[in-house]
Amino acid sequence: MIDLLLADDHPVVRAGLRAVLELAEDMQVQGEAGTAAVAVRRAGELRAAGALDVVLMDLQFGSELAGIGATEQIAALPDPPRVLVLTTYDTDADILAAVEAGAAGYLLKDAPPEELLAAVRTAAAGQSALAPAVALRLMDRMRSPGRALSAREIDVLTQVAAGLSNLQIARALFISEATVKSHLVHIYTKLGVDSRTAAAAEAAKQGLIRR
Amino acid sequence: MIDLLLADDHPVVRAGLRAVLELAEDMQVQGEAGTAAVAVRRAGELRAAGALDVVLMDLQFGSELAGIGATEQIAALPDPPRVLVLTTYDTDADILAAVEAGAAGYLLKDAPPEELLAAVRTAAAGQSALAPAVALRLMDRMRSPGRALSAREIDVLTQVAAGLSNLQIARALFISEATVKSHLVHIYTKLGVDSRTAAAAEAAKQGLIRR
DNA sequence: GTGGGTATCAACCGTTCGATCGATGCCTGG
DNA sequence: CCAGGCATCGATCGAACGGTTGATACCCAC
Repeated sequence: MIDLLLADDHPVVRAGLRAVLELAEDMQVQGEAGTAAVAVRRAGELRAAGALDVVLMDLQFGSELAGIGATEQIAALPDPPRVLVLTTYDTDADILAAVEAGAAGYLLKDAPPEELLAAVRTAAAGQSALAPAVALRLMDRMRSPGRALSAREIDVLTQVAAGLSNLQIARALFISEATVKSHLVHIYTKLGVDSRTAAAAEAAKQGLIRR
Repeated sequence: MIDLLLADDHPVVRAGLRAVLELAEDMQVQGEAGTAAVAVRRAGELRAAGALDVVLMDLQFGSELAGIGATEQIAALPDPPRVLVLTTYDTDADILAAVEAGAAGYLLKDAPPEELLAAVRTAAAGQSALAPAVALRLMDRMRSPGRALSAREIDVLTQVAAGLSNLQIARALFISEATVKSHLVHIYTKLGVDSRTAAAAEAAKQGLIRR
């Protein structure tokens, strides 16, 4: 029997997950959480009681991205349960962040029930469960190494997308304006664009930055 | 008895809606649709058979915004059912588009079940059902008339957010570059920003433009 | 009919941006 | 150890952008 915890701020989605999962004979929903903080606490309690194998974690709580933090905290528990990230969009930034946070899998909310069940069983067995679309995206990322933006470049790009000027970015990141421009040149070549707004648009399209 | 049709591309969400709605004694889910096209067809069939009062319509189908079009088509049916739009985000552009398309109400997916049930009953009774957060947003919009962007300004702003230069925008909209700049000045003052990227960021934040 | 909002265009000017040359120091991997 | 990627900084220059002023024309409302 696989014991589950549902963490999602949408009551309707929780009800849907419960309905889908409890149709399976080998699964049992032990609890629900509507906020990231509650999810972390309930995960600790249930795991300590030996009644938790897999956490289904939404990335978006409210308009926040608290799911990443909650995933990290749960993964840091002693003898942690497996965390299966469940989200609406398959953006690069989200996927990488989730994997880094210790997620055992990454599912899209539009996945058919069979896929969901299969992923839960895979995660419960201690293996990685990536949705096909997500796996493809990761492969693409690995295959084109030169085009990957560095962490610092992401920093700069995020500020650009927020509408800051080069000087403002320089001050925000405690570097020189010349360095900002230098990063931007690299960003433009990597993204194949030639202006800051086009870079911001491309970044939003590819999900490279956190909104 | 209120007869319902669920239109959402997420199987899990459909299951959740069904679970929540069928707990109410006075509601009955007559059908589901996983695509916008199916939703329109099923709505016509069920309505002709007298077995449909309210359609719960998601705005996002896949990554498309086909829900708006489906809402229009259903509202154009002879003796149409009421359409209740159900979406994840409360952006201005989406709300206005939904209302213009003939939606009887606009709900957020994180709404508690009671709110959902109340909205369905309100819509079935032929009245408008707006979520509190959505209603607030509409009020704000009405209250600040001078700051509303004109249709043409939205056109220009959309191109800016797509990363085009002033000259490119001028050619795309068949106007002079001087006109583009003129529009931009107005946009900046209305949005309270002072650069094209900041305007694009603000537009995305306020949901003024369609992605 | 006159005022106000919108759309269109033009010329000017200062600032910012993008591109291109540099340079240094750090770290990692072969 | 050294080649290569990354991060940092500086200088230059032309192009693009942003702000201002001013103009015409349309339409709607008062």
